[in-house]
Amino acid sequence: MGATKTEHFTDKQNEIAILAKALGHPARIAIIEYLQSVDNCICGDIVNELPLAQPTVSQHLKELKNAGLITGDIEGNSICYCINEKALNKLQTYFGSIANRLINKKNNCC
Amino acid sequence: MGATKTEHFTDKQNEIAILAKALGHPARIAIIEYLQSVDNCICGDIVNELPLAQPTVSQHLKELKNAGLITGDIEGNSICYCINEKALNKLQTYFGSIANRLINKKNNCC
DNA sequence: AAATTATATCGTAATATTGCAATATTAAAT
DNA sequence: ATTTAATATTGCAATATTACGATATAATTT
Repeated sequence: MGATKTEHFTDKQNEIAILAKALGHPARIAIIEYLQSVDNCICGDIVNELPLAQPTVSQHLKELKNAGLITGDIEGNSICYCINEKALNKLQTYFGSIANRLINKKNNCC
Repeated sequence: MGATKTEHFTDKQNEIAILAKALGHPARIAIIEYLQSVDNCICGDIVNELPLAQPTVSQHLKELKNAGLITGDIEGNSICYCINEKALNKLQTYFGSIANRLINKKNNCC
Protein backbone atom coordinates (compact mmCIF):
# COMPACT_ATOMS: atom_id res chain seq x y z
CA MET A 1 0.00 0.00 0.00
CA GLY A 2 0.92 3.66 0.03
CA ALA A 3 -0.28 4.40 -3.49
CA THR A 4 -3.49 6.32 -4.10
CA LYS A 5 -6.36 4.24 -5.48
CA THR A 6 -7.14 6.56 -8.35
CA GLU A 7 -9.05 3.95 -10.34
CA HIS A 8 -12.00 4.09 -7.95
CA PHE A 9 -12.69 7.75 -8.52
CA THR A 10 -14.01 9.75 -11.45
CA ASP A 11 -11.74 11.44 -13.98
CA LYS A 12 -12.91 14.82 -12.78
CA GLN A 13 -12.19 13.97 -9.15
CA ASN A 14 -8.72 12.78 -10.07
CA GLU A 15 -8.10 15.81 -12.23
CA ILE A 16 -8.99 18.28 -9.50
CA ALA A 17 -7.04 16.27 -6.93
CA ILE A 18 -3.93 16.34 -9.13
CA LEU A 19 -4.17 20.12 -9.51
CA ALA A 20 -4.82 20.63 -5.80
CA LYS A 21 -2.00 18.31 -4.84
CA ALA A 22 0.43 20.20 -7.04
CA LEU A 23 -0.52 23.39 -5.18
CA GLY A 24 -0.29 21.66 -1.82
CA HIS A 25 3.15 23.00 -1.01
CA PRO A 26 3.97 26.59 -0.06
CA ALA A 27 6.95 26.71 -2.43
CA ARG A 28 4.71 25.88 -5.35
CA ILE A 29 2.17 28.49 -4.25
CA ALA A 30 5.05 30.96 -4.08
CA ILE A 31 6.13 30.00 -7.59
CA ILE A 32 2.63 30.57 -8.97
CA GLU A 33 2.40 33.93 -7.19
CA TYR A 34 5.78 34.95 -8.53
CA LEU A 35 4.94 33.99 -12.10
CA GLN A 36 1.71 35.88 -11.78
CA SER A 37 3.44 38.99 -10.45
CA VAL A 38 6.14 39.37 -13.10
CA ASP A 39 5.29 40.72 -16.49
CA ASN A 40 7.89 39.05 -18.56
CA CYS A 41 7.91 35.63 -16.91
CA ILE A 42 11.60 36.01 -16.26
CA CYS A 43 12.15 32.36 -15.81
CA GLY A 44 14.93 31.01 -13.70
CA ASP A 45 14.86 33.95 -11.31
CA ILE A 46 12.47 31.72 -9.45
CA VAL A 47 15.47 29.96 -8.02
CA ASN A 48 16.80 33.24 -6.61
CA GLU A 49 13.36 34.20 -5.37
CA LEU A 50 12.81 31.03 -3.36
CA PRO A 51 14.54 30.00 -0.14
CA LEU A 52 15.38 26.58 -1.52
CA ALA A 53 18.28 25.05 -3.39
CA GLN A 54 18.26 24.99 -7.17
CA PRO A 55 17.58 21.26 -7.55
CA THR A 56 14.68 21.53 -5.13
CA VAL A 57 13.14 24.40 -7.06
CA SER A 58 13.66 22.51 -10.30
CA GLN A 59 11.78 19.57 -8.81
CA HIS A 60 8.87 21.77 -7.72
CA LEU A 61 8.71 23.31 -11.18
CA LYS A 62 8.58 19.82 -12.67
CA GLU A 63 5.64 18.91 -10.47
CA LEU A 64 3.73 22.04 -11.41
CA LYS A 65 4.46 21.24 -15.05
CA ASN A 66 3.38 17.61 -14.73
CA ALA A 67 0.11 18.73 -13.20
CA GLY A 68 -0.41 21.09 -16.13
CA LEU A 69 -0.29 24.25 -14.04
CA ILE A 70 2.68 25.79 -15.81
CA THR A 71 4.47 25.48 -19.13
CA GLY A 72 8.20 25.62 -19.68
CA ASP A 73 9.57 26.81 -22.99
CA ILE A 74 13.21 26.80 -23.91
CA GLU A 75 14.40 30.33 -24.50
CA GLY A 76 17.99 30.10 -25.63
CA ASN A 77 20.07 29.37 -22.63
CA SER A 78 17.29 29.48 -20.10
CA ILE A 79 13.69 28.35 -19.69
CA CYS A 80 10.57 30.46 -19.68
CA TYR A 81 8.06 29.19 -17.19
CA CYS A 82 4.53 30.51 -17.43
CA ILE A 83 1.23 29.87 -15.70
CA ASN A 84 -1.27 27.82 -17.66
CA GLU A 85 -4.35 29.98 -17.37
CA LYS A 86 -6.67 27.12 -18.26
CA ALA A 87 -5.63 25.05 -15.27
CA LEU A 88 -6.14 27.98 -12.91
CA ASN A 89 -9.54 28.61 -14.45
CA LYS A 90 -10.49 25.00 -13.87
CA LEU A 91 -9.76 25.38 -10.18
CA GLN A 92 -11.59 28.68 -9.95
CA THR A 93 -14.62 27.25 -11.69
CA TYR A 94 -14.62 24.10 -9.60
CA PHE A 95 -14.35 25.79 -6.22
CA GLY A 96 -16.70 28.51 -7.39
CA SER A 97 -19.44 26.07 -8.23
CA ILE A 98 -19.01 24.19 -4.97
CA ALA A 99 -19.08 27.42 -2.98
CA ASN A 100 -22.15 28.65 -4.87
CA ARG A 101 -24.06 25.43 -4.37
CA LEU A 102 -23.32 25.68 -0.66
CA ILE A 103 -24.88 29.13 -0.49
CA ASN A 104 -28.10 27.87 -2.07
CA LYS A 105 -28.43 25.10 0.46
CA LYS A 106 -30.37 25.09 3.67
CA ASN A 107 -28.13 23.17 5.96
CA ASN A 108 -30.10 21.41 8.62
CA CYS A 109 -27.30 20.81 11.03
CA CYS A 110 -24.31 22.92 10.02
CA MET B 1 15.15 16.47 5.12
CA GLY B 2 11.77 15.28 3.97
CA ALA B 3 9.77 17.88 5.89
CA THR B 4 8.37 20.97 4.21
CA LYS B 5 10.20 24.20 5.07
CA THR B 6 7.08 26.13 5.99
CA GLU B 7 8.94 28.79 7.97
CA HIS B 8 10.34 30.34 4.80
CA PHE B 9 6.96 31.13 3.34
CA THR B 10 4.22 33.59 4.22
CA ASP B 11 1.26 32.66 6.39
CA LYS B 12 -1.05 33.11 3.44
CA GLN B 13 1.06 30.85 1.25
CA ASN B 14 1.11 28.18 3.93
CA GLU B 15 -2.61 28.53 4.53
CA ILE B 16 -3.52 28.04 0.88
CA ALA B 17 -1.03 25.19 0.55
CA ILE B 18 -2.57 23.40 3.53
CA LEU B 19 -6.05 23.71 2.05
CA ALA B 20 -4.88 22.61 -1.38
CA LYS B 21 -2.91 19.71 0.04
CA ALA B 22 -5.96 18.48 1.93
CA LEU B 23 -7.86 18.43 -1.36
CA GLY B 24 -4.98 16.75 -3.14
CA HIS B 25 -6.49 13.29 -2.96
CA PRO B 26 -9.47 12.06 -5.00
CA ALA B 27 -11.09 10.44 -1.96
CA ARG B 28 -11.14 13.79 -0.19
CA ILE B 29 -12.54 15.51 -3.27
CA ALA B 30 -15.21 12.80 -3.34
CA ILE B 31 -15.99 13.44 0.31
CA ILE B 32 -16.41 17.18 -0.28
CA GLU B 33 -18.64 16.51 -3.28
CA TYR B 34 -20.73 14.07 -1.30
CA LEU B 35 -21.17 16.45 1.63
CA GLN B 36 -22.14 19.15 -0.80
CA SER B 37 -24.69 16.93 -2.53
CA VAL B 38 -26.61 15.72 0.52
CA ASP B 39 -29.03 18.00 2.26
CA ASN B 40 -28.82 16.65 5.72
CA CYS B 41 -25.08 15.97 5.96
CA ILE B 42 -25.85 12.35 6.79
CA CYS B 43 -22.50 11.69 8.29
CA GLY B 44 -21.01 8.25 8.33
CA ASP B 45 -22.65 7.24 5.07
CA ILE B 46 -19.46 8.58 3.64
CA VAL B 47 -17.85 5.29 4.53
CA ASN B 48 -20.45 3.40 2.48
CA GLU B 49 -20.17 5.90 -0.34
CA LEU B 50 -16.41 5.54 -0.74
CA PRO B 51 -14.49 2.55 -2.14
CA LEU B 52 -12.15 2.50 0.83
CA ALA B 53 -12.08 0.78 4.20
CA GLN B 54 -13.57 2.50 7.23
CA PRO B 55 -10.26 3.36 8.91
CA THR B 56 -8.98 4.87 5.68
CA VAL B 57 -12.05 7.05 5.29
CA SER B 58 -11.78 8.08 8.91
CA GLN B 59 -8.22 9.17 8.29
CA HIS B 60 -9.20 11.22 5.23
CA LEU B 61 -11.96 12.88 7.24
CA LYS B 62 -9.44 13.74 9.92
CA GLU B 63 -7.17 15.39 7.39
CA LEU B 64 -9.99 17.46 5.95
CA LYS B 65 -10.91 18.47 9.48
CA ASN B 66 -7.34 19.37 10.43
CA ALA B 67 -7.11 21.58 7.36
CA GLY B 68 -10.33 23.31 8.41
CA LEU B 69 -12.30 22.19 5.38
CA ILE B 70 -14.96 20.30 7.31
CA THR B 71 -16.36 20.21 10.81
CA GLY B 72 -17.39 17.12 12.73
CA ASP B 73 -20.08 17.41 15.38
CA ILE B 74 -21.13 14.58 17.63
CA GLU B 75 -24.75 13.74 17.01
CA GLY B 76 -25.65 11.06 19.50
CA ASN B 77 -24.17 7.85 18.30
CA SER B 78 -22.72 9.16 15.11
CA ILE B 79 -20.88 12.19 13.78
CA CYS B 80 -22.16 14.93 11.55
CA TYR B 81 -19.54 16.06 9.08
CA CYS B 82 -20.18 19.29 7.25
CA ILE B 83 -18.29 21.46 4.80
CA ASN B 84 -16.79 24.62 6.25
CA GLU B 85 -18.04 27.19 3.79
CA LYS B 86 -15.45 29.73 4.83
CA ALA B 87 -12.57 27.50 3.81
CA LEU B 88 -14.11 26.83 0.41
CA ASN B 89 -14.68 30.54 -0.05
CA LYS B 90 -11.04 31.21 0.73
CA LEU B 91 -9.99 28.88 -2.07
CA GLN B 92 -12.51 30.34 -4.48
CA THR B 93 -11.39 33.87 -3.71
CA TYR B 94 -7.73 33.00 -3.95
CA PHE B 95 -7.90 31.20 -7.28
CA GLY B 96 -10.37 33.76 -8.53
CA SER B 97 -8.03 36.64 -7.90
CA ILE B 98 -5.10 34.85 -9.47
CA ALA B 99 -7.14 33.95 -12.52
CA ASN B 100 -8.45 37.51 -12.83
CA ARG B 101 -5.03 39.06 -12.55
CA LEU B 102 -3.86 36.74 -15.30
CA ILE B 103 -6.59 37.99 -17.62
CA ASN B 104 -5.51 41.61 -17.10
CA LYS B 105 -1.93 40.86 -18.01
CA LYS B 106 -0.23 41.14 -21.33
CA ASN B 107 2.02 38.15 -21.40
CA ASN B 108 5.04 38.78 -23.52
CA CYS B 109 6.08 35.22 -23.98
CA CYS B 110 3.21 32.93 -22.94
C1' DA C 1 37.62 24.82 -28.07
C1' DA C 2 37.31 26.13 -23.24
C1' DA C 3 34.88 28.49 -19.81
C1' DT C 4 30.61 30.13 -18.20
C1' DT C 5 25.72 30.08 -17.29
C1' DA C 6 21.20 27.96 -16.75
C1' DT C 7 18.76 24.11 -15.77
C1' DA C 8 17.92 19.10 -15.11
C1' DT C 9 18.84 14.58 -13.25
C1' DC C 10 20.78 11.19 -9.98
C1' DG C 11 21.35 9.38 -5.62
C1' DT C 12 20.12 9.34 -1.12
C1' DA C 13 18.50 10.50 3.64
C1' DA C 14 14.62 12.12 6.29
C1' DT C 15 9.97 12.36 6.60
C1' DA C 16 5.04 11.95 5.15
C1' DT C 17 1.13 9.65 3.04
C1' DT C 18 -1.88 5.85 1.86
C1' DG C 19 -4.32 1.88 3.09
C1' DC C 20 -6.01 -1.59 6.05
C1' DA C 21 -6.59 -5.29 9.81
C1' DA C 22 -7.06 -5.35 14.47
C1' DT C 23 -8.54 -3.11 18.31
C1' DA C 24 -10.37 0.65 21.19
C1' DT C 25 -13.93 3.94 22.36
C1' DT C 26 -18.39 5.73 22.96
C1' DA C 27 -23.30 6.11 22.75
C1' DA C 28 -27.79 3.69 21.86
C1' DA C 29 -30.65 -0.16 22.12
C1' DT C 30 -31.92 -4.35 24.18
C1' DA D 1 -25.37 -4.88 32.21
C1' DT D 2 -24.83 -6.73 27.48
C1' DT D 3 -24.97 -6.22 22.96
C1' DT D 4 -24.93 -3.53 18.94
C1' DA D 5 -23.63 0.46 16.13
C1' DA D 6 -20.72 4.10 14.66
C1' DT D 7 -16.42 6.00 14.63
C1' DA D 8 -11.49 6.56 16.05
C1' DT D 9 -6.90 4.91 17.03
C1' DT D 10 -2.91 1.85 16.71
C1' DG D 11 0.48 -0.48 14.25
C1' DC D 12 2.50 -1.57 10.23
C1' DA D 13 3.87 -2.23 5.30
C1' DA D 14 4.22 -0.01 0.83
C1' DT D 15 4.96 4.00 -1.45
C1' DA D 16 5.57 9.05 -2.13
C1' DT D 17 7.44 13.55 -1.05
C1' DT D 18 10.90 16.87 0.32
C1' DA D 19 15.42 18.54 0.22
C1' DC D 20 20.01 18.87 -1.39
C1' DG D 21 24.97 17.73 -2.88
C1' DA D 22 27.08 16.06 -6.76
C1' DT D 23 26.98 15.66 -11.38
C1' DA D 24 25.17 15.92 -16.09
C1' DT D 25 23.43 18.51 -20.08
C1' DA D 26 22.98 22.16 -23.22
C1' DA D 27 23.29 26.78 -24.94
C1' DT D 28 26.28 31.23 -24.70
C1' DT D 29 30.15 33.64 -24.26
C1' DT D 30 34.96 34.23 -24.48
